[in-house]
Amino acid sequence: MSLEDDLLRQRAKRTRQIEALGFRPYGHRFDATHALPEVLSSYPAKTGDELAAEKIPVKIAGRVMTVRRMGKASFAHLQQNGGRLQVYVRQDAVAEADWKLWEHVDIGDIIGADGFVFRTRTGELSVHVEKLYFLSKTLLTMPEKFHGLEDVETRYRQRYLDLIASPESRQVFITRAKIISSLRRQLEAKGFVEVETPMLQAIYGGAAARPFETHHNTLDMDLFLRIAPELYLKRLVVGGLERVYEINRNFRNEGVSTHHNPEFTMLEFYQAYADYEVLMDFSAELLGQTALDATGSKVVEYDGTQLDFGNVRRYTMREAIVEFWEGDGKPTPENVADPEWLLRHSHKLTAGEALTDIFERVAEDKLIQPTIIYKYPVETSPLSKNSVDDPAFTDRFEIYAAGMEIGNAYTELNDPQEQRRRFEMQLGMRERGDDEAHQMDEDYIRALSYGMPPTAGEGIGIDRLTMLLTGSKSIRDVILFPLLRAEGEIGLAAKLRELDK
RNA sequence: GGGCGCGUAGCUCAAUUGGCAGAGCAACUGACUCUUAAUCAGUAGGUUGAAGGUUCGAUUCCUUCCGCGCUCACCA
Repeated sequence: MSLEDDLLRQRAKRTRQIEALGFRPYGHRFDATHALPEVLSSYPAKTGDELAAEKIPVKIAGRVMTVRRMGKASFAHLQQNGGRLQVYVRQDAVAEADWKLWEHVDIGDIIGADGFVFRTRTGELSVHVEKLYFLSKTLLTMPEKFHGLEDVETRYRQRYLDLIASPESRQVFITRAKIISSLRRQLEAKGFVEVETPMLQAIYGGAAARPFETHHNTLDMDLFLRIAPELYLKRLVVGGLERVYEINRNFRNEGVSTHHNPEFTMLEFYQAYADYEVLMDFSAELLGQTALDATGSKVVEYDGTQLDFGNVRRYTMREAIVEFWEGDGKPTPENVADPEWLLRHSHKLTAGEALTDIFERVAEDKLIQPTIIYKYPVETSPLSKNSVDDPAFTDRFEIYAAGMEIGNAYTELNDPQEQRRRFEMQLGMRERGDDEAHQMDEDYIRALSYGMPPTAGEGIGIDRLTMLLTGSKSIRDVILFPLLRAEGEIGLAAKLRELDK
């Protein structure tokens, strides 16, 4: 007999004892007067004497996190909504059945209480319990109270347990929600309309990535999970939704790392009649305000460095290579504009690909402070519009911080002939074995052929932005249920079946 | 996919050169009416991730597998 079986058996017995006392082990609706954080924040200025005189009644609920039993009196901490409030239960202050119930309460159970607010001798705001309710029984033990849940695998697999045991983990996801809500608020304020476009797509596109494949049975149709919503959102701009955005999941069938999860959340937005310079200004504003809304400051600490989202630097890709080059042979601005120099410093086949390659090697991981890099070579930007002053480049920028790419934006290509040529170029790359090259999307060409207003569009990686604003080193720490390999047999159902006999 | 590392009680962690698998928390029994990592006395709890191998003897050494982490490559 293992310990876990033993604990389960004890808890199952407790459940029956609680029933025998006339309580329901899994209770129903409970109308509290206060959530625990509200109790904690409502009376901080009141002294013990004032509270004793007023005897403020409250009805509260929460999960039992600690219990200190001293014979005929006990203290316990209840947890709810990230707050912990101490309750004081003494035998002579509650009914006999309530006291017996209290003796059967385990750490991890969810209970309710009527009582009044008071201060203990040490000054801690607490609730003096006068009546107890039982709301839910735990059959499994909580993580250790002092160290909490340290095992990262368990934290990812059993996020519910992590959220109970780790206030900092809870806070990450609260901040994530604030980030998304701030972005929505700002976009709405500028007249952007939120839409939802297909995640199941017969033709995928909008990014360079390998897709997940799936199949619809009754239509007998192969489908892909989208790698980006981009081409659908631009169809909507053609249709006259001149400012649209979508916040939702993309799926890319590629590597998993601390910066990559196979499903991840992107904000994409498109603004008709704008260009990438408009979006550069807007991005800087958007990031600063989001940081402020989510963390209370435009300056946040990440990995020991203060990142200032109130001051987003800007370099062209060429400038960034010159600026961040380390060691001998530092190039001049003329060098990085010289195709021969570029091809000498990269194994890539074209000057544009070489420039991107050199940029990634020289500058990318040095872009710690929030930075916009603009003017990307046309070869690596199949959906961006060429720069008027230099057709070898596109009006595109990316946003970097902490060495990570967090955003990508450009003036959209709206010439259907040019888009057709780019797709055909991509098809050529596909035939040469590039399985990340774009498919031909003829309906998208058709949409552009009806005329799309000049438009600028941008994508921001919500998971990575959340990493930056919460100080998280791994993308798995900002995704509630990151993709993991399948867990082995858990075996709990069999144990519960045994107890049910 | 490559390299490195980790996996011991429900949780957090020990275990000397290969020599009887341990502690704290949680649990159980008892004492205790202002404690807060409550305290005190006692009890119980282990397929050391799995399977093989070497050995008189394996948590420890070797092989394979499973899971996780870090890192490189690819990607956002």
